[in-house]
Amino acid sequence: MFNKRIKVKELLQTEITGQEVIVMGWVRTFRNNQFIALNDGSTNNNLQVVVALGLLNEDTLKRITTGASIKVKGEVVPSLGKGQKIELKAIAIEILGDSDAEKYPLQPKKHSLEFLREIAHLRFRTNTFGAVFRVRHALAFAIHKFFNEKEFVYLHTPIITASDAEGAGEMFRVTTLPIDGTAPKKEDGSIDFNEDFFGKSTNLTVSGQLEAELGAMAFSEVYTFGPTFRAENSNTTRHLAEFWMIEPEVAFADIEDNMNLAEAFIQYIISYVMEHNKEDLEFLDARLAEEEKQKPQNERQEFGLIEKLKFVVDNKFERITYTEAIEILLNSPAYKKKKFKYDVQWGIDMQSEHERYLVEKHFKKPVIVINYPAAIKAFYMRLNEGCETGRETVAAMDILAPGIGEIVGGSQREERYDVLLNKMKQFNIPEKEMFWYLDTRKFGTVPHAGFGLGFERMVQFVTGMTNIRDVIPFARTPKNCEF
RNA sequence: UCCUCAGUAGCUCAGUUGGUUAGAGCAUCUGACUGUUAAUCAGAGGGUCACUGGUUCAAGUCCAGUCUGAGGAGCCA
Repeated sequence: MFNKRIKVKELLQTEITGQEVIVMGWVRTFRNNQFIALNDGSTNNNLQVVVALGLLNEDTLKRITTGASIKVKGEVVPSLGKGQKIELKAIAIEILGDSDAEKYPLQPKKHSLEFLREIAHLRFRTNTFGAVFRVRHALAFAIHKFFNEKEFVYLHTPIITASDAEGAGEMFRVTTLPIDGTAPKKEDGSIDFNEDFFGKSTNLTVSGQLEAELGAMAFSEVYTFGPTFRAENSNTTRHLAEFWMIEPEVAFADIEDNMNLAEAFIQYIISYVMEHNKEDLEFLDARLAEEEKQKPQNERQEFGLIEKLKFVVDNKFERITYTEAIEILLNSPAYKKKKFKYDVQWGIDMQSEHERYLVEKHFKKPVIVINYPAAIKAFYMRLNEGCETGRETVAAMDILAPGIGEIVGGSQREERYDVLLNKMKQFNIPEKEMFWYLDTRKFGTVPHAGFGLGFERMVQFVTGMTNIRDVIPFARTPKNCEF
C-alpha cells in the first residue's frame, strides 16, 4: 500500500493533470473545511488537497487537524486558486493518525526558535527546520562525495579513546565502575582503573586527528567524519558538547596544499547545496532577510544568505600570515580609537573581536590565517624554519568565516621525530602513552597536513541559523540532554 | 565558569508610583460562510504571574536565594 504513494515534491513538479495518485503526509493547515495544506517532508512546499463539500462525513472532517497524518487518493487538477499550479482533488481521505489540536504544540502560526528547541522532537515538521535538516543532509552527502571523488579513504576513528594527550578540551569519562564510592581504589586512594572495563582510564574522543594521521601514513589521503565530544561548560551560540567533525589528513602535503584543499572543499560542498537545495536555501534566505529587518540598520548583514554563499563560491579566500593580521589590527581605525577590549600585540591569541574585525570589517570574506606563534598552538604543528628567536611560528592555519568565526583549524604536522619529541616534552605530553603516534615519525615519516572542520558551524554558515542548537537534530549542551 | 537581560494563558507579549475581579493578538473550541493561501466574521473556554522565602495593611510589581532560558566573554570546531 505504501509504495504506491507519490512524494509531494515529485507531484508538485508534474505538469500532467488528470491522473489519479495517492499521497500521504501531515496536515499543516485545514482552511475553510475545504483546503488541506499537506506536507510529507520531501519539500517545504505543501500540496493543496481540495475536499469537496459532502465528500466526507462530519466525523472524519473534524479529525483533519493540524499535525494529523492522512492518506489521500485524488485526481491531479490545475489549481483554480493562486499560489500553486496544481492541486489534488480528493476522492477518498483516510486518517492514519489523529492529532488532538488542543494538545498539539505546533500551531499554524509563527513560533520562536527557543520554543521549538524545547519540542525538538516535533520541530522537524516546521518549514525552517525542514529546510535546515534537508540542507544538513545534503552537506553531509556532499562531503563524502567530494572526498570520494578525490579518492580519500573514509577512516572510522574510535569514539572511546584512552589518549587524553591532545589537550583539545575537557573530556567525558567513560567507565563501568560504580559511582557510589565503592569503586576499587589504589593504595594512595585514587580510583584503580586497572579494574575498569578497558583496564585503563578512558574518555569520549575530542578529535580523530591523531588516529587519522596514522591512516594517512598508509593510504596517503584519509578523512574522518564523526561525532566528537567536549565537556567544556560552554554556553554560546557556537558550541555543543556533542558535535560532528570532518578531519582530512593528507600525506606528502604542506600548509599550502592544506589551504588549497580546505578552500576547494568548502566551495565544493556549498556549490552542491546551492544546486540541489535551491528551494530550501530560498526559504532560509527569505527567513533571514525577515529576521534582519528586525535589527537596527547598523547591525544588519551586508549580504543576503544566497548572495553570501555565491560570493564564497566565486571568490578566492583571503590568505594572510598571523604577523600580517596583527599589523592590520594595529593599523585599524578600531584599534586607534581603542574600540578593542583586548590589547593587540604579536604573540597574543586573537580574541573573537579581533577575528570578527578581520573577517567582517576589513576583508568581508573568509580569511585564512597561517603561521601562528608556536606558543599558542598545539604540540603537533610543524615548527617553521628560519624564525627570529622569540618569534617562532608553526605552520598552523585557521579559516575564519563571517558570522561564526573559526570554522576550520588545521596545520602542517611536525614530521621530524626529534623536533616532535622536543615539543612533547615542552608541552608535558607523556611520550610513553603516545608511542604509537611517535612511531609514525620513526618509520617512514613524511611531510603531511590536515584540518578539522566543525560540521555544525558549516551548517550554520550555509543555513544562516545563528544558534548552533538549531542545526543539529538533538543538541547536547550543558544542563540539556533531552530526547 | 563569568557578565548582562529575561521568565505573566498553548504561543508571542502588555501590565503605570505596590492598590478592585490580571489583559491583548494568535492558537483552541462552538457557530456562520464556502476557492481558501497567516482565510474571514461572531461567540466561548483558558492563569499556582518560574520556584522558595522575606518586606508590607496590601506583591505579577519591591528585596534575597534557587532553577530555567537567551545574548555576550573565555575555551574551541
